[in-house]
This record gives sequence, structure tokens and C-alpha cells, in this order.
Amino acid sequence: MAGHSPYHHGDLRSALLQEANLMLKESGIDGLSLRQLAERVGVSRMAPYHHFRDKHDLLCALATEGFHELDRLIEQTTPGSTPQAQDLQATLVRFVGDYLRFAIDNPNRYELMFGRPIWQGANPSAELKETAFACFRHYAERISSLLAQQRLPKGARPLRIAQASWATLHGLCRLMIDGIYVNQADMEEVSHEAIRLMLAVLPPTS
Amino acid sequence: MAGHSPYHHGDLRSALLQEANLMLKESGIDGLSLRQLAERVGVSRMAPYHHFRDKHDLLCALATEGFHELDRLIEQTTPGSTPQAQDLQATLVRFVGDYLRFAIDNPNRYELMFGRPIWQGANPSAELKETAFACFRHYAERISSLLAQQRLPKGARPLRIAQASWATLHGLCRLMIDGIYVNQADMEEVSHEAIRLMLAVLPPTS
DNA sequence: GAGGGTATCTTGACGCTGTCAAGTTCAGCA
DNA sequence: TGCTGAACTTGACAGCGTCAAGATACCCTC
Repeated sequence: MAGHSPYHHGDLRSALLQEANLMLKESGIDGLSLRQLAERVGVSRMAPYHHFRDKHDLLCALATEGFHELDRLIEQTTPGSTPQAQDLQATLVRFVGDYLRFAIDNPNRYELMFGRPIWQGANPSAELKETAFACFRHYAERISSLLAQQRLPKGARPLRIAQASWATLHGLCRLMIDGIYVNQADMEEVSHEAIRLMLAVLPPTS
Repeated sequence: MAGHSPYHHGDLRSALLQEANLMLKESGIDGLSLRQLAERVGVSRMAPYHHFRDKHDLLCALATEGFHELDRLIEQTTPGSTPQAQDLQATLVRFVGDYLRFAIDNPNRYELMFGRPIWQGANPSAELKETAFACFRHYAERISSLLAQQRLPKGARPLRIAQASWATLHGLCRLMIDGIYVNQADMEEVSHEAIRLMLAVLPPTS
């Protein structure tokens, strides 16, 4: 790539994504302007349009990367085979911690991934939909299989529980990210309470 | 107000807020431009700046109105005195339903109220902070007092439970609003599951 | 009633944004 | 060698938030 002529960048698409990720982290989703991005990569303002249809398209690509990373996190922290009940709690604590850290570590990316601009503003790209839904599916499968291996009260639907628990986790992230749970110290306590909520569906003997 | 000269509007501030609410509902938070707003109200583009320091300031005022309305909703649907355990569930179902409806009814307003642009972008106005925190406090008080009147397992902290339940509710709203839970039909089922989660902290006999 | 202070509203201008249109450069294949 | 088409550039436009400076009309005081 270094030997290319200065006219043809050679690897512009990934260079754009990389720099865009940086700008996203620095200045947030609104502070990410295509013109600045082009300038920082050292290319004219219309060059990015040959690799992304839109600004929206670039944001979708950015979010897709984020979901890949989140997916990796989910697969890493939730083991395939489930241990005893005590270890279930430990696993959940670790998982919830990792998830929250993923969000807090890069709030702008998290907001981008789950925000309206991408999902409602224009149609999300097919690749994004595919990646994100796969991620959701993995989450639900992992959690519900974790739960299903415990003794559940009859009539409990692990999938629905997993979905609801995801809503809890997601809500927690957003409240913190958006600056409403300002007190970072409360975070741990509330997240533990959330885990307790997730575990409360299990019969009290477990 | 009708008898005023065409130069001095006479009630511009509230006219702006009213029209801004409309535009917010129509075109979302990004589609709300001060210039269009001014034109729709029939006033020059800089006129709004005499009633709001910023665009951010106007958004804060809009959000403040939203929190007043949400507060009213909370006070209306959660009775001060708590009935039997069965009625607790009915109350919660009604409350959760109302809350979700509040969000789904005007997604843009909900996003504005809880979104980063207001809380993180610049400092939220003092009035907004006051109103919003009062709203949160009311929510926590109502829910935790609802719970406290039940038989709780020892060591349970109703306030934390209320906060966590709020995270669940909020997460559910965002997932639906942001277009990730596309299926509106699933909504009811998942929200019922969320209620079950909220109730699960109670001892199973209740 | 007259005059001045002040809140209210207007017009002009600037730099920023995303992106359409049309031109330039260059690599790779026939 | 010459052509095709992808990659990239420059020009232009409308729209945005908002600073600065000027115009208007109400209200209070004399």
C-alpha cells in the first residue's frame, strides 16, 4: 500500500473506517463529519463517497464493526457449557460487567450501534441488520441456555427472560451513557441489583 | 394576543415551543431546525434567540415539558396508597403500559428527553435538571413504596429495585423506539415478562 | 403628552455541513 | 498501445447554527 501513487490511496476504505472510529470516540456521532474525516485521512472531500454511498452508509459500517466486537465479547464471556448454580451467578456478574464496560468504554460507539439515526433514519444496511441480529440471537441463545440448565419455574420462557434481561442491561447502559446515572460509583451497585433481578426468576432454592 | 402589532408577536416563546413540539413529532430531533421553526411560526430566523439562548436551550425547554407530562403520568397511574398483592400486579401492568405508550406515542420526544445531546452535549439547563430529577425521584418513591408495602425478602432495597426496574422499562422503550424490537406484537409479551421480572423479587407466596 | 430605555424582531454575513455534477488521473486488461 | 472503468478531485448549491448590527415598538418616567 505504501508504494501506491499519492493519487490512488490503495486502502482508503479501511483507512476511513479506522479514522472514523477515532473521530467517533473523540467527538461523538454528531461531531463526525465526512469532510473532516476526509481531510484527516488526507484525501479530498468526495473521495469517501466512492466507498460509502452515504454518511449513513458509513455509520452503518462503523456500527457493524461494533456489533462484531460485541459478538466476540458475548462468545468469550459466556461459556458454552454451564456449570453449577453458584457459578451461574459468577458468570452473569462477569458478563454484565463486561457488557457495561463495553458500553462505557466507548459510549459514542454504543450509542451509534443502538441509536435511532441508524435504525430509523434511513434503512439500515443489509450487512448491519444481519450482523446485529446475529449478535442479538447469540445473546439470547447464550443467556437462555444458561437459564434453561437451571431449574426454572414451570411456564417460564427462557427466551423471553433473556430478551427482558437484555432490555435491563441495555437500559442501564443508556442511562449511564446518557449521563443520567451520573454517579459512576452507583453503577456497580445498580448493576448488581440488575443481576439479582435477572436471577430472581429462578426458584429461590437455586 | 391577536391585537398585537405584527412586529411584536406577543406570545412568541410558547408559540415556538408548541410548533417545535409539532416539528419534533413530525421530523425527529435532527429534523427540527431553528430556521424552519422560525419560518413556520412566521418570524425571522433570529427571533427565537431572544427567548432561547441556544438550540440546545430550546431542546432543554422541550424536554422539560416532556418530563412534566411524564411526571403527571406517574402520579396519575400509581396510587398513593397500595392495595393487596393482586392489585399490585394490576397497578404495575397499567403503569408499565402507560409508560410504554408514553414513549411509543411520541418516540422523538422520549429520545430527546433521555438522549445524550441534551444531557452530555452541553450542560443541561438548571430547570431541566430539576424537573427531570424530580420526575425520577417520584418514580422511585412510588415504585419503592409500592414494593415496600409488600412482604419483601430481607436485605432487599426497594429503592435499588425501583431504579433497576426503571432501567428495564427504559431499555425496553429504547429498544422499541430505536426500531430494534421491530415487531410491535412482541411488545406486549416482552413487557409482561418485564413486569414478571419486576415482581420476581417478591417472595413467591405473594 | 414627550422622551428615552429596553425588550423584541430583522437583515446581513460567516463558516460549517452533506452531496450532486462534472472533470482528472491512473491501473489493468484487450 | 489504447481503452475502459475505477478512484479521486474540484466546483457549486442549499441548508444549518449563530455572531453582529440595525430597525421597531412598547413601557415607564418626567
